[in-house]
Amino acid sequence: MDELTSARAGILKAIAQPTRIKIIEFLRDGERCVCEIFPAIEEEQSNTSRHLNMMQSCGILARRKEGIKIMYRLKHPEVLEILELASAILKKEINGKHDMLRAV
Amino acid sequence: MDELTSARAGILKAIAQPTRIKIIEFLRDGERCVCEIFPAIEEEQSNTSRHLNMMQSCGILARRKEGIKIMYRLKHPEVLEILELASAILKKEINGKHDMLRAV
DNA sequence: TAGGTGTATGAGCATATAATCATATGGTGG
DNA sequence: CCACCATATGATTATATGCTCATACACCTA
Repeated sequence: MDELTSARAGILKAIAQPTRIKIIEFLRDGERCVCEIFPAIEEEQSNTSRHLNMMQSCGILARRKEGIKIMYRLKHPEVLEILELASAILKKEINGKHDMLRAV
Repeated sequence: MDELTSARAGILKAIAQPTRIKIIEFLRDGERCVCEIFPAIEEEQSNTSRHLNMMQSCGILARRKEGIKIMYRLKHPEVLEILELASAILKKEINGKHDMLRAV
């Protein structure tokens, strides 16, 4: 069962990085090719490619050839849900700190 | 808005690690002290303490003193939901691979 | 106050990660 | 076939991470 724990950590690790979150958010509205993605998120082509590759081998992105271009898309809507939940936690945390400040 | 992206990555990174996932799962049923946690997850006290500390400063765990002991507990149920979603993705991925194998 | 129990932390090490630059590969149109 | 565009990858560097051992610190109690 420890294998499962590592696998879950792997999925989450594939999401838990700013550049990759930017990619995921950009792919929210659908399939895009690398040449659209890297300018949109303002990262180098090379770096973007690595992150895309990494997410594809982790199974959270799907890849498809379209002539000369490679199209990537989100494979599981759950990934977006995870990001929403992270935002919800963050929001609660920030409100909490805000309340503390107000109480001073 | 980039600040927010890093913050979200931070929350997810605090979850995306096997030892920390084991801790979170153990705390699922409620508050526990360090001396209960580290034997349960079979990690060193020292290492466990670091992970607990890390999750506490990220805001996903709460800490409380109970005499000589320090009690930790989950602060946001969303953390458990995130783990569920990661499992769901994993499940779908494994099924997908299984289908591929069957098709060979 | 001394000793014991529970927790945190400093130092060191091995490994992982992210980014960059340069270059390689692969498909396409002239 | 060649030049070109899109993508991937090798090599390198800087930094982060996770773990361990040893030790410090805090609190309780005899």
